[in-house]
This record gives sequence, C-alpha cells and structure tokens, in this order.
Amino acid sequence: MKALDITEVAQRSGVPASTLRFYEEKGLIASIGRRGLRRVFPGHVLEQLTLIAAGRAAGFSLDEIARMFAPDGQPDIDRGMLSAKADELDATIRQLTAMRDGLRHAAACPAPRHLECPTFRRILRAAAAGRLSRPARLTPVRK
Amino acid sequence: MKALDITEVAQRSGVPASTLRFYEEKGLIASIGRRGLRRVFPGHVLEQLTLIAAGRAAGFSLDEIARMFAPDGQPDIDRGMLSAKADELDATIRQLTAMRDGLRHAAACPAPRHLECPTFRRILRAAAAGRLSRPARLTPVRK
DNA sequence: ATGCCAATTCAAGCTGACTTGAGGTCAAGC
DNA sequence: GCTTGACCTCAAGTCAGCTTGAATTGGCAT
Repeated sequence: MKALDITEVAQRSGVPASTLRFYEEKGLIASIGRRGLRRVFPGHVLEQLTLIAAGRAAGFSLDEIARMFAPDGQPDIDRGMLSAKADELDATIRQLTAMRDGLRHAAACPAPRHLECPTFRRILRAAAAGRLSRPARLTPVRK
Repeated sequence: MKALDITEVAQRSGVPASTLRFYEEKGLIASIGRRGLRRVFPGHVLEQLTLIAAGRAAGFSLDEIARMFAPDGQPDIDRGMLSAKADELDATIRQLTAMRDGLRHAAACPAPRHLECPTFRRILRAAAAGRLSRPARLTPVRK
C-alpha cells in the first residue's frame, strides 16, 4: 500500500493534521518517515483511522483503542473486551430507547405536569435504571 | 412534598452535595431557602435529579437538559423540539445497534485479521458512515 | 541564493462536568 | 461561651480529546 504524506491522509480521511499528530503521539498510528518535514504514513493508516472512528463511536476511549493495536499497527482485539463492550452498548441502547419513548410521550401527552403522569414516570424509571459506563461519542462535532 | 436539606438530598439521590450546588448554579435545580447555612430543596428535587440522570444517560448535555425542562421539571420547550430529540435518539440507537452487532461479530469471528473479514469491513463502513450525534454518558465515574 | 509557504515542535488553551482545597460561618452541644 | 463539625463560597484543579499560537525549518520555484 502506497505511502501518503500527512496532508493526503488528512484530506482522504477528513481527520485534521493536528489530530493525526496527536494520534501519533498517543501511539494510535505510526508514521514511517518524513518527506522533508512532513510525516509520511503507510497507506493502511486510512483503515486504522476508520477503525479508530468506529471504536470511538462504540464508546472506546483512545487509550482503549490503543490497547487494541499490536505495536505494528495490526489490530489485536481482545474478543472478551469486544463482547463486554457489546453488552454495554446493549444497556445503552435500552436506556436510549426508554428515553426516546419518554420524549415522544412528553411531546404528545397533554398532562400539565409530566412528573405526575404515570406513563412518564414509568419511562423515567426505566431510563434511569441501567447504569451505562461510557460515552458513545460520535460526530466529532466538526464545524 | 416535604423539604429536604442538601445532605438529605445527597443521601437519598446519591448525588454528591458538590454536584447539587453545581446544578443549582447552573439553574438545573433550585433551592427554596436555607436552614442556617444549609440549602433546603423542595422534595420534588429528587425526581428532577432522576430526570437529569436520565437525560444525561440519553446523551444530553446539562445545557440541553436545562433548555428542555423548566426548573420544576416540566418540559418547557415546544413539543417539536422534544420529538426532534426523539428522532435524534432514534438515529443514535440505530447506529449503536449496528455497532453492537459489529462488536458481537468481531468477538465471534474466527478470521485472523478483522480487517480482512468482509462482514467486519461492512460493519466498519456502516459505523463510519452514519454519524451519530451525541455521547451517551452515564455512570458518573464515581469511584 | 533567496524567499515563500506549508509543516514542524512545544506549550498553552478550550469545553464539559465536576471535584478539591483554603478559609469563613453557623447552630448546637457541653 | 467556646469548641466542633458540617456546610458555605470562590478559585483552582482534573480529565479527555483535541485545537491554537508562536517560533522554526526545509523543499521548491525563481
């Protein structure tokens, strides 16, 4: 796979150069040299970046993601960790679903005080019940 | 509903007093007076805290929660906004569901390299494609 | 050989949601 | 009336994940 300099990586991946440098510093990706001042990355860095984005989307921290890569950049994913995360996501999904239903109900319910509406209270309980553990951040809030 | 001082609220809700003060400063909850130095809150603050927790669980920021609910816990903003939020949550839920399925697959898949597994790649694409919108944070990382 | 321009380094700053610490105050118990 | 202890205020610190700014460097075109 062809080598790409940092600007090309930034353009193709949509990840800002500053973030690429930051990720390199953190050990999430590795450059294979320089072209003048410019970092040069191996072509597969693009897939790594996709993986990183997906991991972030699933709620992994950068540190956790870093732990998933072997030193050579090959994914070395702990399967137990993956299913643990899947379980976490399941809990999150249930919670979000309850919240969504709560919001829909609140939007439709004519009761003057939602906290007194039994349906809303039931939904609240459900939403508050399971404790999630990690953010599922997405949309890098790129403006 | 009976008034509670800050310590009682903290004990019953599990929310630290420092956080209660912080929430009050932010306008998310309101005290109704003092008993000596101590803030006194109306009894329904407990339900408001539940609502706040649920909102945080669903990925709303404190500011958003403040905007969605009047200080008394009544949904304040127009119903259109509430259903818009519900729609947002729906998108997030679909995304997380795809991600969860991806993780489960990765945990089970015997392929030596996930990046070479077609299913995993498809899931990666899906995860990278749809952009979630918000974090779903919970478990206040209370140690 | 001389500039230009973009990339580099390093430190500092930013946002969100709190927590922590220093120093002050108040009601209550002895 | 004095000590005690919990709460008070206000400022500063923390953590993650980046971004921004200042000063520097190096390839490329003239």
